[in-house]
Amino acid sequence: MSNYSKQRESILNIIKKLKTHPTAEEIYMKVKQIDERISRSTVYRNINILVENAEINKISMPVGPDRYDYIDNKHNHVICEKCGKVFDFYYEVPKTLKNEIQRQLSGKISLTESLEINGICYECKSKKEKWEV
Amino acid sequence: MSNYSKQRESILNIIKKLKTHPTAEEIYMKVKQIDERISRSTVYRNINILVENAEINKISMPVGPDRYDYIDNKHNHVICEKCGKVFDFYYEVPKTLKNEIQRQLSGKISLTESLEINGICYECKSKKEKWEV
DNA sequence: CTTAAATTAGGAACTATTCCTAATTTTGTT
DNA sequence: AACAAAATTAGGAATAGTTCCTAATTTAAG
Repeated sequence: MSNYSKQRESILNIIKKLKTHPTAEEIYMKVKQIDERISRSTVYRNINILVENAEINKISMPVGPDRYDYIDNKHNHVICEKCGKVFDFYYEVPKTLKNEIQRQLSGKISLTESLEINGICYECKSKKEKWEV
Repeated sequence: MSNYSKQRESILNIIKKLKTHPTAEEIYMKVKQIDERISRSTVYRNINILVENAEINKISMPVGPDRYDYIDNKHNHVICEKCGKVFDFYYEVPKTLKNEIQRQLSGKISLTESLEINGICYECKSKKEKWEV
């Protein structure tokens, strides 16, 4: 746990506190307020280590940089296809869905529980309605 | 439909033919075999237009460049978190899941049917088992 | 045909991320 | 505590993927 460097500790703590799915850059700016000497590459490197160690989640975005998420209670994401905004929702992936995937893809891939569904947020939707007139 | 430029037609046809979730670069290389004068920026620009027009899907990857997918029959994706390999599966998103998301996030976002579930493919899994010993 | 609008090729610019190197910090051993 | 080995750092250069810019060309409309 705590045989982590000071820098890695700070980075993990920031991500734990933020409930906003921050980008690497946002994390960097926040950590800088605590340790102004930290370098961007240290932040990126440690974020990757934390993902590798499954302490945080990476969320790949349809637009803009990746976002990160502390893994506490299991939750899933709905992501806006246009602007990339992320919404959390809480729901156990149904067994029937898991079974069906297993049936179709057995021997190829095994699931890791985390579910992402695409949508269009109402902000982007109302923008589009204006354009399309 | 066909008040598209010659270049855009070629790009769409290539994506239709390929069942491999190609990257922009892969599409560019294929189109080049037909029209060797086409430029990379034309390929990128038209891919974005086709996504905007909902003729193709963009798949954001956990690793490496985005991939694209012709929208014929509805299908969803399971994506390897480590290497980004994409597997198709066919399944209607259950109504209970849709309803639950609607209940939790109503007024914020509306779904667009396309579902992405993360996993770890067996190739990456067997690699990891070797490391972890 | 002529003019306007859209699209192109080609390359520069940009954004996000990784890689490199020498210096510093941490860990383990005695 | 003193030392060597291993891990990590800061800082910046390099890379990958994508978008943007411009002048030239193509297509569409009157």
